[in-house]
Amino acid sequence: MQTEKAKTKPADDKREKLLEAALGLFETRGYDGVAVPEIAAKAGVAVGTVYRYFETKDALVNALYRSLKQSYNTAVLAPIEPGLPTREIFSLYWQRMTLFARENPRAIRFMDLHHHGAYLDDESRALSKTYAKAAESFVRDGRRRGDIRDLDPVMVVALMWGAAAGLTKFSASGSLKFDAHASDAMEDALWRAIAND
Amino acid sequence: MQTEKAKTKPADDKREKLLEAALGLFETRGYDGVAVPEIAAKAGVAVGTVYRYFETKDALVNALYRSLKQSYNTAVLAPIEPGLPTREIFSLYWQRMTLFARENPRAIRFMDLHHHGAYLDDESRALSKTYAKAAESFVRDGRRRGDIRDLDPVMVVALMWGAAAGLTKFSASGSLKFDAHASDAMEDALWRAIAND
Amino acid sequence: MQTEKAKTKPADDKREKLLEAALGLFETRGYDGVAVPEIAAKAGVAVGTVYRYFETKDALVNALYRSLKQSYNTAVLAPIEPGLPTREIFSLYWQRMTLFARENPRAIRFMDLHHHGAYLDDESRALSKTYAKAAESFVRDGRRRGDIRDLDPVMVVALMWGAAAGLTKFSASGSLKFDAHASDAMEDALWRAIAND
Amino acid sequence: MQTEKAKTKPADDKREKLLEAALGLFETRGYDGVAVPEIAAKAGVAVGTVYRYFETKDALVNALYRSLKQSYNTAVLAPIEPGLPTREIFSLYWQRMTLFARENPRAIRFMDLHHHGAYLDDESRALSKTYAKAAESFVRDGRRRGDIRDLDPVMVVALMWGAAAGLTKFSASGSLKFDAHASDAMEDALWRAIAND
DNA sequence: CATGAATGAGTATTCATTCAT
DNA sequence: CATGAATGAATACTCATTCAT
Repeated sequence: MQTEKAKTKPADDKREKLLEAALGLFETRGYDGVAVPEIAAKAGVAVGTVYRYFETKDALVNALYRSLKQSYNTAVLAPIEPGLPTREIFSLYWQRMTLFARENPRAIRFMDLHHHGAYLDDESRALSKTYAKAAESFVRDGRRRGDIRDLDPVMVVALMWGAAAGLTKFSASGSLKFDAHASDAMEDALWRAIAND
Repeated sequence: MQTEKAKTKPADDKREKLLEAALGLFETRGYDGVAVPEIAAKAGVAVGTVYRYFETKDALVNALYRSLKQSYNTAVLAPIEPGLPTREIFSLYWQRMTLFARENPRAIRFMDLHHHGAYLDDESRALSKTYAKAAESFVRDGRRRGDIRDLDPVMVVALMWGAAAGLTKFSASGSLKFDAHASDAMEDALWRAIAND
Repeated sequence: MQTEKAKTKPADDKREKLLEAALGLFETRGYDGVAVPEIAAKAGVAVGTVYRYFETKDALVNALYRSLKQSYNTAVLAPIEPGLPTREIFSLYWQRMTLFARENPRAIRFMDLHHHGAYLDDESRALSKTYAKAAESFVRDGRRRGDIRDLDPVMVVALMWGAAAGLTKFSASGSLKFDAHASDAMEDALWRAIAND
Repeated sequence: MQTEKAKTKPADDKREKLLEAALGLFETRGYDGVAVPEIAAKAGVAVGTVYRYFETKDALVNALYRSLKQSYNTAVLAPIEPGLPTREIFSLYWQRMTLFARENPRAIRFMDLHHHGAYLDDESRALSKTYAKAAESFVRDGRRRGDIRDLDPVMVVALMWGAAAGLTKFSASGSLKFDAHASDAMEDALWRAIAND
């Protein structure tokens, strides 16, 4: 078994390297601003090799988008112990979001930049909705319990994602240190924004 | 009155039409996603004409960015009656931001998308800083008076811009109605997030 | 009458200025290397004005070529006192050529560069032949009289034009001073090259 | 032997074909008169392929210029047996020049046309100087030995190059047959032009 | 007559994609 | 499987020419 795992095909290795290289480039310059040969070069493979792993440039962005969004969803939407008070659920979600954001700032920026790209296919879009649905349902539950004020769930999502993305972006430009302390301070502020009383 | 209207140079008219067309295209697809001939077609002029008004495609985005950022700065940073309480100043700023955002949603999305573009020149970047400086100084004043909690000014800016941009984006995708009511509700939430007590 | 002449239309003045500007530009960069707006700018007129005086860019080069070639032919092929010895006729021709070349180096370079241009029309080409014919007939006469050796007339033309053009070009690049002394020295050398004995 | 031939890379073959096609086009129409797609078509490759072998159109002309000038220099400036009389050295140089010119008339016309192009880089220009230096040093030596008259070396170069270029040009237009006989006749004429006595 | 804004075909160059090795 | 040379459509930009003022 161990041996099996060690055998991880070198092919997959290249796929990973390509996605990694693509992330680094797409994140700052966007889909149209990056040339396929450039991705190949950064990944250390030949141009033709890109097309062994991805049918088109479109397929590559979509694969990347899906991969990142899936990681994000998995990290943030992991099951939560039932019966937890709303405040704690909120904290859990926020801490998961910011932990992911601090560990994968490029992923956050990539997703924020490509959210509305015309090249995203239905499957990629579906993953965005999964997240939105979960977030909205948390808000609705909190409201039902009287812990969260009478706010449009979408507005709360906009606020939370905007805050996380904002912290990531400003941290990248050096005007802010996005550490645990900043995350906690923002959590406090956000909770005040939405909490009842 | 008639004479006044006749004085509007047709030349300026085309420049305006080009900027308008460029905004509509750049806003959704980004700088590299839009071809110059497309802008010309949308503006109803020939390709060559674009280059009569803007030296390069770069110059065109920068002109657009500057124009929008300037309008935004003018609208939001208009002088404020001295002696106003922090809560009222905050309200004024937020209402100006959201009024502008609701009247110029494409401008907001364009600015949010192109904030970090490599094609922005120094003058364009300078306008961004003007706004950031003003926002941070408001937060610092509020803190000094004890009205705003001990938060990093940059974090407050990230929160407010993120909220406004988020509302604009979600409104575009139809999941939210960005009207005066939504604006007021968000103002309330944001003030709770940063206010002392 | 004097007054009539003084009335030389300002229109002709512009035509002259355009030809002059065109010469300065075509001479170094060739037909395709020069843009019409550039010629207009150098002549101090609007682009559209160029087309009042010349139907096309082609027509402009041809007019220029003809004008220069005609001046050259007029200067060099002026009637020669009958009965002059071959050596003196040769001297006369050579001195006329080099005087023209020294006074109009740009004209020489322009003609040398554009001799074979595809844009030259039949009339322009005809002027070249006029010159070649005259030159060849001089050589034939000299040979008949026994003053010039048994050389192909075309070869003599090639030699003389090559020498004059070469002096003009090298003078332009600064490696040579093309003055009366250089002209005389070259005359001596050329005569030795072709003279009998 | 067969194996030797098989070793010729097809890549070099295309580079050679491009240079060959470029020579045929530039020679008559000049740098600005030829479009890159035309070169590609004549070489039998796609437009994009041109840029695999040459970074820009500029780089292509320079490569061509260098290649031709180098061939010319190699052919003409090959080492000469020491102790040879000036007359024989002169003959050797002239015969090398005309042999090259008769075998590569397009190269001669190309070099004559592009000598002063603004697109030539320093390395290309350097090759021109190499030739000029060698030619001038031959003249100076001849003068020192008393075999060549007191002439400016540059003037001699102008005369010889002008003669060779003239023969090539007139031969192209059909008014002259540039064969060994013509070459010999011109050699005789040129030697008379510069020899002492 | 003179102007210069407007045009769109044409230019050099890039880049997603294919395919023979 | 991997390669990178080859392709040609597409891009940013230029320029000869026209025409309303």
